[in-house]
Amino acid sequence: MLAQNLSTRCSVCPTRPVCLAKDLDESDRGRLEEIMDPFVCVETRNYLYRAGDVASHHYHVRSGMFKTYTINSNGDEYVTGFYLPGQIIGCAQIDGKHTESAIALETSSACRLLEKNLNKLSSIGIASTLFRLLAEREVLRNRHILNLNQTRAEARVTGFLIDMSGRLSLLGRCPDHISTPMSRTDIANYLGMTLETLSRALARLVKTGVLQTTKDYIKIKQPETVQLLGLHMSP
Amino acid sequence: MLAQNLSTRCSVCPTRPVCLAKDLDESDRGRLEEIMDPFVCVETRNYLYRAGDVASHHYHVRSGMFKTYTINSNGDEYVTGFYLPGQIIGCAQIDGKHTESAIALETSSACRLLEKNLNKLSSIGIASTLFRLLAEREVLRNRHILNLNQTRAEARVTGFLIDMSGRLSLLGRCPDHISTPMSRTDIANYLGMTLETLSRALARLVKTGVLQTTKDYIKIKQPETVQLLGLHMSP
DNA sequence: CGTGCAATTGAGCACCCTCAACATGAGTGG
DNA sequence: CCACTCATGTTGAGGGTGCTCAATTGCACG
Repeated sequence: MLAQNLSTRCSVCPTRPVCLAKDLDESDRGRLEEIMDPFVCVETRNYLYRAGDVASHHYHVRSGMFKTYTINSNGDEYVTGFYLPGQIIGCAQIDGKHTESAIALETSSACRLLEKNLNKLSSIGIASTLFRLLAEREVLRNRHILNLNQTRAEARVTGFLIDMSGRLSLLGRCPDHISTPMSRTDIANYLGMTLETLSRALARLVKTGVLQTTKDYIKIKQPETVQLLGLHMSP
Repeated sequence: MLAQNLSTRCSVCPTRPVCLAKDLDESDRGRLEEIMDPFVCVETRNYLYRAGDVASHHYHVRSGMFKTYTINSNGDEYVTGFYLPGQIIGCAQIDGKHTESAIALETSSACRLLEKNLNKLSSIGIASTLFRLLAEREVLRNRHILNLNQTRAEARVTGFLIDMSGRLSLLGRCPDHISTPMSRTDIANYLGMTLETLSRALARLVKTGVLQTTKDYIKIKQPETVQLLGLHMSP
């Protein structure tokens, strides 16, 4: 792992508004910093953890974007998620070992919580906050499942865009500008379709003026149309 | 809610081998019983909780089977899971409210853990056990997502059977006998396909001698073939 | 400027979805 | 107990959508 260690300094963290530590006062934040291990920086295409690794930590994304995936015995890759700041990853474990790998799609960082320190969280009344984050994560996963239940490619694509858009909003970033550091292949895989189908679906949406696309981002020009096409997404 | 309250008695619980309390000694189990609220019994077609309810508890399935689902603004139902003893449900929350409903498919029961008591779990060192259960849950959800990524109906069906089969094994029940208290419509919905497609897929698998089906159960006659068809399922 | 990978575009086919008719089974009331 | 009804599940025919395979273009890198 090419990650470098830095000190944990919640007070200067860019992710504070969506962080575990959000609601803590100064003193509890200090105690949280003691419980958490120093966060790690991970450069593009480097791993935060790999499938099979002993799961020593839970991770709290601090900046950048991570992709998680698994590989089955046939060698097929399955992209299981794209994660933005504020989200928890590393939960998917069996017998204390990670079942998926997490790779940085751009220069990223993540706070680390030692598995063994999980019990200590409640001393500062923050265990429930962690559960809240996990609950939100669960809801997002459910939405993704509903999205996959849709057969039409355009519905899945717009569903994906709505999902990303909503998460960007929470971060205070522009909801119309979906940056795509991942490849089209990754997105297609994540959405359970072939690369070609994704490409064609995007092409149609561009032709009708709903989207603008480049290699690096997807721009939503008609948010209402996107909402309409990804209909299942309504809560 | 037509649920009736009973006292919590871990010592006589049928679910002990897969329970949170599994590894606790006598005295800690006593303390757990104090932290947990009395379990509830839920009759067929009654609700454990409903979408929109204030999420006062997490639930730990004790017996029977629950189905969780959401309904979007169009009135479409989406089945999000089938849950067996030992599994945690009620995690999917936003702002402290359930985003899905949980209904009993047969006479069932569930232990209840007050949200407010989450922090107390660590006093008996059991918070990490809860995280382990949540981690396993996460892995199962991931597998389901991979299953949905498969386009062939038979692959999804066999993937579903492998999933159920594995969970039954963990409970010490026969892995070849999948009881189906849910309707075909529910299964099809859960697998992201139409009722007709499911029906045809099952018919083909019966015709080739892989399965036997009745309204109440699906019997796996050729486990190897099932494994083969649900190929993604390999870890 | 070439090389190699990623992404787009095209043609044909397989599979699933839609719509429809039919069969089965559970629940009800006579 | 039987007939009736309604819900659920099965089977059939036809059309649409995505997948497969293949060729082409676009883009980053050396």
